[in-house]
Amino acid sequence: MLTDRQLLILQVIIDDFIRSGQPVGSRTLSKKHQIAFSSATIRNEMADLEELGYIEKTHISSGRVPSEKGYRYYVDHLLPPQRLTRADIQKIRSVFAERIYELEKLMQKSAQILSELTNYTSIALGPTFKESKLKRMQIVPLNEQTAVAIVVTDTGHVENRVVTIPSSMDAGDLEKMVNIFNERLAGVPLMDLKEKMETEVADVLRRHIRNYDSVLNTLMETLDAPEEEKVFFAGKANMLNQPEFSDIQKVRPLLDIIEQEKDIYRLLRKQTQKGVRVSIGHENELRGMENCSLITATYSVGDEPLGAIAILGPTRMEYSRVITVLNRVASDLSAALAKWYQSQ
Amino acid sequence: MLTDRQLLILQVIIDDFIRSGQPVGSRTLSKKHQIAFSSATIRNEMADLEELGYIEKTHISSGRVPSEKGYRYYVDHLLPPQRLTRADIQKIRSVFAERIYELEKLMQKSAQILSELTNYTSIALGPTFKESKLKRMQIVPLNEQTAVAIVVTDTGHVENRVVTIPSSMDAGDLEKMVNIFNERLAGVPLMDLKEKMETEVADVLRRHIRNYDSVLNTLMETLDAPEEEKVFFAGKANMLNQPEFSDIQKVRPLLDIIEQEKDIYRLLRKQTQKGVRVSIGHENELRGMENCSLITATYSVGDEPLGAIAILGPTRMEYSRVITVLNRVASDLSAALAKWYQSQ
DNA sequence: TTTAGCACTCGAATTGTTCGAGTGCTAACA
DNA sequence: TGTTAGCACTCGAACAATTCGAGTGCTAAA
Repeated sequence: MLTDRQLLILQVIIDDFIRSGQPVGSRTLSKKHQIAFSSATIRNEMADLEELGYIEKTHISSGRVPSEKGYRYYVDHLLPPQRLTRADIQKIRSVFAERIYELEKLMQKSAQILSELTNYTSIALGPTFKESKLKRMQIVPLNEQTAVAIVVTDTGHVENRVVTIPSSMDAGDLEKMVNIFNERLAGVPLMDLKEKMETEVADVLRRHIRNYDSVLNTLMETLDAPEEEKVFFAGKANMLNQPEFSDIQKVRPLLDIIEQEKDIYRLLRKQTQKGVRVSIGHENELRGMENCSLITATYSVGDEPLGAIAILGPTRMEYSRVITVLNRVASDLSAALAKWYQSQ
Repeated sequence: MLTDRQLLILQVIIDDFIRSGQPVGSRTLSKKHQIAFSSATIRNEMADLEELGYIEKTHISSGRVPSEKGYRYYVDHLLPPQRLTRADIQKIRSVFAERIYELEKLMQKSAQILSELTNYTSIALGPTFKESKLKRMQIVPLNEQTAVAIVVTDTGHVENRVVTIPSSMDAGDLEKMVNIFNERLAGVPLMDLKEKMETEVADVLRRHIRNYDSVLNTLMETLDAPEEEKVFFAGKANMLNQPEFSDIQKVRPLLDIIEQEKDIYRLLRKQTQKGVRVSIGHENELRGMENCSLITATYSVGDEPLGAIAILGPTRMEYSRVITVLNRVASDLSAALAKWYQSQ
């Protein structure tokens, strides 16, 4: 177990390193007003802390930098309290103050304010469409073989896909089918749609429409294909601000991950338990993120977490500030969404 | 006017520099099999070429690099013929071979193949929506105040926006309105929609629907707001492959431009005359693109150029190959689109 | 007109040096 | 027994000096 003095020293080392990016030496530390011991004493303590794995040297006679274990301890136990300035709070509030019509815009704005306030790369994931309920389905024929299938959800989101239509089916059949769908399936959550289609309407439709099954299959496919939910990024290039990534070789794999979007998307989608989560360095499974930390926060309406917002930065990240900002944005976003859902 | 020998030397210098990225010296040149003169002769010619502004030194005793004027001359007059390999042609063809349902996917794939074949950043702009015609309009009420307005075009593209509805208007009115719209306006190009709405249907609607004008305004706005057409990028991070951008300071503004997307979008939209266009270094108006060249090509159906595809790379770009690839992709894309439109 | 030759220039790479910030260890001190 | 002063040592960063090679321009001879 660490002594109080060791904790103090660990905290000051990490705080200082996060601020400066430079290895922290014993003399530097001894000059800090929070610390009353001589550099020699500190050296002894640092040697112990190093032995325990909380800090590391970059070379034999260098100052110390936090190890991942050190960051982990810091994040779990030593985070200095952080308050947002009035101006910051105001900025966040103003983002959610305007009446929003589209969910996408809202998420985009959330990402923007996050990266603006932190100078890191931010990511925002919208609520799963599967959560939302069918408002209306519509099929618009384009020509003999193809049509656009449109699904409108109660959140105002519109999904659409081009589908092929079996030649045996005519416009009247299509219309009938759509009508039946809308009568019977309105209000069903998208995630249950496939099942309900089978149990609730299949029989009726088989009775009314020739060749129903072949259309059903196409439609099922359409609805089943994991609707590509959008991930919203902001400040992608902010990664380049960090001195630890001044070397192109080191940012390259990172920018690739970011550009690809899919890996990050999966990572965020996994985050389902409420609250803030911090992944430090190698705790991230993705290769290329060894020098990064990812901090995610969920937002929710009621009890159910709906989606996540996140900040990606170097392991030497301003954890305290980032977590505070994330919490604030998440709660304002939750509130905005609650209002939004209420109005639906 | 340049002599034949000067042209030869200029061409070989640029070819070599594009390949190697290193300043080209007289001795290196004299060893090339295409060149039969001594290094001293070449030095004299190079001095002349420099005086004329086609090449430059990086420092007083260095080899020569092409100036922008040099590149311009090269692109206009000296491009070595370039043939694609069977494999490349095959790759391109296979992209357009599959049946495509969505225009967006097609453009995304075009961008992908471009960056894959060139290792530069590629950009693809879809056909303007304004070109396409109204297939169907739909308004789906979400609650008392809001509804989703959906516009389906003949190309299968779906535009949607959330709109507010005046409280005086009820569901019946809405339906009536939509029906009238669809009856009278189907087939009208989106760009003419606003005008036609005024001339063709306003009277009828005013007769049938209370408060028509206030809805009209909302709708007008919706349709008028420059529908954000998507630009498709691929290989954004390829910019970092180029040795001239190994310095973070130099890529940063460039990545900002790319991330922003809007400036590039405008740039490409401007490109309306058919064919390939090359903008070298400072010929690009955007700040941050001084060390880049942008090569754009239009694709068309019939005579009308519909959109553009482009490659962004360093001024030291493989012009010949890039132009060849762009031409090929543009023509295959044009063909694919022709088929597509025909089937509509 | 072309070319060989020569003096000269400059950047890149290598080497040596210094400086400062850091360390660990030991011995003295409260 | 815990703390501290002192000392020898280490290493990286910064800087200057040196060398090397690839390049140039100019001149004179072929």
